[in-house]
Formats: sequence, structure tokens, C-alpha cells
Amino acid sequence: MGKIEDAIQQKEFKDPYNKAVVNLLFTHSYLVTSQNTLFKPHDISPEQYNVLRILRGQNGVPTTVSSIQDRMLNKMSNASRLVEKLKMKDLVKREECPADRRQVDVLITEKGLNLLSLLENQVEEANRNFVKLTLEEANQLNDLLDKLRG
Amino acid sequence: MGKIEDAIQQKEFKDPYNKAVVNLLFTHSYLVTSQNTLFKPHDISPEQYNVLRILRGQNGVPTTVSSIQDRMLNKMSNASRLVEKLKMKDLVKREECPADRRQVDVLITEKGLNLLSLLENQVEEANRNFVKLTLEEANQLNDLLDKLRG
DNA sequence: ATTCTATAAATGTCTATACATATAATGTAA
DNA sequence: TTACATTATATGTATAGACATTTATAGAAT
Repeated sequence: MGKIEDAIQQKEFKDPYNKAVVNLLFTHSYLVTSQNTLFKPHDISPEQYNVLRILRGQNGVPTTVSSIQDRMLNKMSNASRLVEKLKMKDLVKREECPADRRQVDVLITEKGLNLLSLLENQVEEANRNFVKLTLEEANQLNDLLDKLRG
Repeated sequence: MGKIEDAIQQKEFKDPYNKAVVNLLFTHSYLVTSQNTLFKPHDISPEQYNVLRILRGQNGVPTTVSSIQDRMLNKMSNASRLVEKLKMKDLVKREECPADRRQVDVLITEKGLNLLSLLENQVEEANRNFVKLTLEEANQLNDLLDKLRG
């Protein structure tokens, strides 16, 4: 089992390329659904978690909203609103950038760092379980995905 | 270029499994964004397109909402509301199932079939272009994704 | 027949994506 | 300086995903 044909009851695909697109959409849904069970109890979404990780990666250097946007997994998501959600939970703070008053400096708070360290190990451990591949296969998959996007 | 590390400016990952999860989320966004440009002019979403394809696959046999749900790429999506959207555009019709009045029979209309055949070649052609792999690599990717989900 | 349970679909609510537009601040050119 | 284009962020609005709840019907058990 596990074949995409069975999972969505579609007998055949136009070609391996079109099958790969469908397979990727389906596998994405599998992963997101699996991950959600983890994030749910902490009242945080995978996207918000991702923003916190980006901020911590800055090691205390403030980050602008557009810089967060550039580094998000989904370039179409709305960093401004995600930051607002995180701020309401006191996981980040926002300050007007003195050098350029259009910009907003975003920083992760102590509370944000604590939540992140609590979550991170769980997420990493869970991800290893969700991906039922050998190490070598996981590397192959990474290479193929990198190449897929060109 | 093309490597996930550059694309999201993250230097390293915990392990290839965690990298694969991030890589898959990112590649999903790449594909969906690419596909959206195609669907936009036709006032239909990729999800609605997918429902139309499921319905056509039935060759005129009515399909219930829950059966559509089972065959969708995202099991968490809401077939009931997608069918409602399609109905408002006269792309599907909905009939009470006489045998079981809880169920609703859904059928694709002539208009729906026309839109589908117009879109399908474009989508299939575009998908081939989005996936920058050889045929063999595309097959490998499909096998890895099938295995990933277990 | 009555009650209980299960199932099908619809609905409510929140979050996020997608994309257009608005607002404010900056930089540049006349 | 004024005018104009550019950039950073915020906001408006629609669609979809996530998940809980409701409503209606069906089937089973008493």
C-alpha cells in the first residue's frame, strides 16, 4: 500500500510529471495533518512556529517583516499578520526601526524562546517518524526536490 | 542554485528527515504558486478543479459528498462547501439521493465538463514545465513520496 | 414503537493563503 | 523644494484548511 493511486482512487496519470505534482500535493497534506496534532496543544500554528524559528536564527538581531517574509516557506503568506498574532501572545515584540521609520524591527521574546525550545525537540523527533525513509532515501528526496524547482 | 538552504536562508538542518519536511513544504508552495497563475483567469481554484476531475472520473454516475471528500488530495478540506461553490457557478448539480435522504448526489454539468477539458491540457502541460526533472527522476520521486508516507 | 447509535451533510469559527489596495516614509529628479 | 517613483508595512476581501458542532436521516437494539 501507500501508493498514490490507491490513496486517492485515481487509476492513472497523464505522465510521471503530473503524477509527481499530485503526489506532492497529497504528501504535503499528509505531513501538515501529522504536524498539526503536535502544534495544536500549544495554541500555535506551524507557520507561526516557522516565524519564531526565523527570529531565533537572528541571535538577538532585530529582523524586519519583509526579511521574515523572504525566509518563509510560503512566500505568499502574510508575515505582517503572523507577527501580529505572535505579538498578541507575547512571543515576539515589535519596535519601530529608528533608521527607517517604514520598517518594523521584530524580536523574539524570552517567552517565545521558551516555547520554541519546548516545541523544537518534539517537532524534530516527530518529523523523523513521519518520514518513513532511510537516511539515504531522505537525501535522495532532498536532491530531487531541489532539482524539481530548478 | 535551487538548494533549499539558499531559498529560505537556513544554513543547516537537524537531519535529512527534517530537511525533507521543510523541503517538501517549500516545494509545495512553489508548485501551488505556479499553478495558481493558470487557474486564476478561469475563476476556479485548484481545489475546485480537483473536485471537477473527481466527478468526471465517475462517467456520469452520481457521487456523494463524502465520496468526493475521500478522494480529495487534502482529506481535511471541506467538500460540502467546495461543491456549493461549484454549484453557484453551474459547474455541478446537486440532487437529493432517493435511496438515502441523508446523502446528496453530485454530478458535473456540461458547463463543468467544458471548463475541465479546456483547463486540463493547460494544467498537464504546465505541470510538465514546473517539474524540472527527467522522466526517470520523476519516477524516483514518486516512489520516494509513496514510501515516505508508509 | 422507542431509544440509541451511527452516518451524511451542512454550518460556525478561526487561521492561513492569495492578491489587491492603502498608507506612510524614503529616495531621487526636476 | 516639489513632484514622482519606490519601498515597508498594514489592511481588505475572498477562498480554503482545520476542527467542532448541528441537523437530519437511517439502522439497530430494546
